Amino acid sequence: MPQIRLPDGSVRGFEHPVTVAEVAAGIGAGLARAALAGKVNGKLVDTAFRMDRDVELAIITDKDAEGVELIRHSTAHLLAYAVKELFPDAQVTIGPVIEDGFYYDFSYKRPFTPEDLAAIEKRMGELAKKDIPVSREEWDRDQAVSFFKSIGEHYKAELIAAIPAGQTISLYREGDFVDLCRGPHVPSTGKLKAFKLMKLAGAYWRGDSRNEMLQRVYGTAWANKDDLAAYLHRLEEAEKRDHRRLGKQLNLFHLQEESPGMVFWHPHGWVLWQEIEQYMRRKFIEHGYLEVKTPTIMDHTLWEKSGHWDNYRENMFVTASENRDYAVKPMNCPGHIQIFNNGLRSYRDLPMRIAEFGSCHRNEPSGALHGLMRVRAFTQDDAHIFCSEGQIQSEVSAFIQMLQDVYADFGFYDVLVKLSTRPEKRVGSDESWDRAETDLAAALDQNGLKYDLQPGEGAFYGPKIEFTLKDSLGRLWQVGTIQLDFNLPVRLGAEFVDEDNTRKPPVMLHRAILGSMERFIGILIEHYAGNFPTWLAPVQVVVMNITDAQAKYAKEVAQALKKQGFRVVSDLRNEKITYKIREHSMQRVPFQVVVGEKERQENKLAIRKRGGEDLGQMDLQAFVAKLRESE
RNA sequence: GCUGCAGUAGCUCAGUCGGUAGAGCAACUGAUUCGUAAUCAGUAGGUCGGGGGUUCGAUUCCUCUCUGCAGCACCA
Repeated sequence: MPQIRLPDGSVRGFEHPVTVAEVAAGIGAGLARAALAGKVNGKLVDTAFRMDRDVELAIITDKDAEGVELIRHSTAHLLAYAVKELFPDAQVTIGPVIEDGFYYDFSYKRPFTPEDLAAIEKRMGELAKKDIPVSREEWDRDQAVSFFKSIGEHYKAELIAAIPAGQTISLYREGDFVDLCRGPHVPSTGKLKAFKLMKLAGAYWRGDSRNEMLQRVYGTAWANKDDLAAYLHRLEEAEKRDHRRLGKQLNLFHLQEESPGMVFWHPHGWVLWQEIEQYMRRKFIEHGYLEVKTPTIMDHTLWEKSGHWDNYRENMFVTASENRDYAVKPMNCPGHIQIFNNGLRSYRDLPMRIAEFGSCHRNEPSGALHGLMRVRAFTQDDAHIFCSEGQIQSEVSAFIQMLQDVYADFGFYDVLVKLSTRPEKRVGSDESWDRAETDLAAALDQNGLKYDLQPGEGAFYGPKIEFTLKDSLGRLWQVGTIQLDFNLPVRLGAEFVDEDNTRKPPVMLHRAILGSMERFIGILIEHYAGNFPTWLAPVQVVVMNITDAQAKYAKEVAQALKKQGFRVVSDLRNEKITYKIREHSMQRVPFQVVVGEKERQENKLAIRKRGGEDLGQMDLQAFVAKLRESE
């Protein structure tokens, strides 16, 4: 006699065990149709799940986030079903839900083609239309293993064999297709109404590059066609602000075959870079950093001492001259230690903060390169703080404040924080790890930052904090970091004389706020969709005349603005003003100044703001004030 | 690095079932002097990513290679 309590608090009594579907039907025909699953005492179950005792039940529909996830999961199975129908000798492996969709990996004798993809999607549509029931079965593990072996599904058999023996496992059957799955699933394929296969790709079995490469099919699925359309529209919008596309359109930079993964910065892109670099330089000075410059190429023995030669040899560019082997620096820290070591250091010199816009090269695998986001030549806003153990917390805390300041100035207010602690393989005593981890956590607490703990994810030389930005499209970018290092100073012989006149190695903090300048600029381009705030805009003002009669006045205005330190161009071409405005609008110039006969006579400017807002007429002084305030 | 796809004018792209290529925009020239997102006309522009092969003939077919794109693996 189960008593079923629903989310609204009402209780329904039944004389006999009852399924989720029956409860839904008892409430209403509409709900019965909409029901995708149930949540019994907080656990998701199929609509066919039978309740024989008192429970709390929520009916899950596509209005629930969990319902949409269920749809995605079931659509992944529908995909596998369709593939098995069209390619019976393909083997299924796994098909999880991912953000906005799902994928399914298959083993097949040849890669799928785009035509295959279209055929699979078509078949999925047909199978969905047939509204085939999806049912759950419970099997003994060993029976399931032999069953999947018997139908030639060796990957599935391997997956099931990994489940502890004797355990009951669940299979889901829809039509002729049977798949191992924890479930739950939608009750029938007809519930899957809005999906689309997105792309094909290779993916390694169990994510290991030594294993066979499987055929992965990506898809997306939604509660309804409108949501699907909205999602596809979102993708288009994201594509429009792709930094590679905008980099071309706004003439910021280019890449070319002869130097893969290395950037040719054009004048406008270089303005962005310089503004950012100068800004960071001011921040460094403000926070007591000393800027340096260290060599790009150093003898390989130095990299042997630092340990990089052993670990990263493959990813370092090398060069030779007169029987000496050199490496192009992949990071700045060894160089900074050379500066620290150049002279006897006292505890009174600590903390010593050494900063460099360090240009580094890493020979990244070709397949990893991606516009500005992953390059082989990059420049970091890098710095190393040499300090005593007792100074760790205050240094980290000061860094966090600097970092938050900087992010806010670039329009990022949402920052996620992760603290990674000692991994199994590590150097240094447990006491210093205890101390270091406590100090990092304390510095975060001191600044009122919430953070995720990632146990075991620290570097072998010390724990670290990572900072991730959320951009205007909600995408995440890990940029800033601060890492404790007990190892490298020892390896490279750094020491200081302490109060007690003994020599000790300093603790080294590796830290960056923007990370790679290249990547950060890429992120900014996408974050702002090319509409840079005035202080960053490559061209801040364009002055245009209506006819030749105002050419002289327009030039004077442009010159006057330049004298005030603004980046100004004049456009005196014999073109219609609408034509000029269109061009400069597409170039995202923040302020367009129109001077016609009226303005010339009254000694005024007509200002049009980016986005089309008309700020009306004003004199030069008022406009300069406006510009200053918009910076 | 792996799998798949792609590479044609400065940009976006069309095209050639093998007979050495075309559009729009941009550029250049001329006309137009026109007040808030495209004035008109004309001109010029390409060893069809690179090497090799098949062929009377290759941008097209084959092959190697480079680069890019998507994903996987990698990211000190």
